[in-house]
Amino acid sequence: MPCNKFGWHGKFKECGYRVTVGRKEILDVLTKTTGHLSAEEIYLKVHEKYQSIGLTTVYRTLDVLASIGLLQKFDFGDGRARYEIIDATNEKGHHHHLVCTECKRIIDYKDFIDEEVELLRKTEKALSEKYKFEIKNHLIQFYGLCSECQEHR
Amino acid sequence: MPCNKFGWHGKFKECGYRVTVGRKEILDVLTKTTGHLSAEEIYLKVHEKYQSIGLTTVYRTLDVLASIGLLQKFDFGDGRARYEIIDATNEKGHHHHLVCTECKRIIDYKDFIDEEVELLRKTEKALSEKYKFEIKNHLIQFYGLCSECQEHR
DNA sequence: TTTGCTAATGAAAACCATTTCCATTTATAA
DNA sequence: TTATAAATGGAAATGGTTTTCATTAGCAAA
Repeated sequence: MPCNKFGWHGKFKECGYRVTVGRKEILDVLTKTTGHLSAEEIYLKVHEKYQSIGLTTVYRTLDVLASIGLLQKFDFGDGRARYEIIDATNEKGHHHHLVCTECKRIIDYKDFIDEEVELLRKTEKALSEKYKFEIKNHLIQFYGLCSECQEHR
Repeated sequence: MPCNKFGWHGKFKECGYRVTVGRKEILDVLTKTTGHLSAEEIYLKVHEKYQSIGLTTVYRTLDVLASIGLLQKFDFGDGRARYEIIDATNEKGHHHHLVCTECKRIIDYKDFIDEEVELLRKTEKALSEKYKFEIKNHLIQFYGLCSECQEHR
């Protein structure tokens, strides 16, 4: 999968995907919107500008983006997948999530990210060698109760 | 949630849940079977012994077990939830997963678990204080291609 | 620019894991 | 033993996601 030129446009072409109006707009929404959007939320935002783009296309495009490593798909336990652009130059940068199992609220955090990245690098290297597993991505999440939901107990 | 007596039996009672044949058997299957079982797989195993226990009960019991912290629910991207008993005394012990995004194979690993646990403890403490978030559990997963799926490229 | 090939698309239908409904059963404490 | 509410099973409903298929549109080549 030699899909690593700069810019998603090049990456698309390189991987044999065509650049279409829908894909451009979906990527635009994902880039400009912070947060953890569901497919439907993305569809609604895209729909504001292009009424012709359907939910099916949104799903298909999200699959494509995830498969070429531009997008990460999350399961926060609320019954629908949520998506985030993977962008090192993103102001939010590398971060992880605290997931409230009660109200499903998501809190982004980036504390100890440096230490974490170092441990991950080490782990990834060892696991790659030991299991001949080619690591593309990782996921770290904490589950628990947000301050508000603790009070309701 | 003062649900922390020893043994699941006490934990059940303490949390106001009744101990039933179905729940006993489901817990038995989960304890005796290694791996990452789906609800249906658990149902089929339970069904071998007790034909009267339905899939609905399996789902409900899994929810209960997860809510009292005996069970962890996973999403490995194959369209169904998978479950693992959380058991410190388990021979497998604390481990995480490598998920092949191609064939959905799961590899358990426990390399660098000590360093990881230390970092997690530190992170959990800091995040608890900073966000007043009560952490109950965490998830670490690596995504990529297993050795077999790398060859098929 | 035009053409031809094929990927991409939209809308509707299908899919299918999970949840809900509801009448019946069962665990448990009095 | 009995009363009560929790637990249950089976069927139906739910709803996010995927598939189908006829149509549209990228884009490379002429």
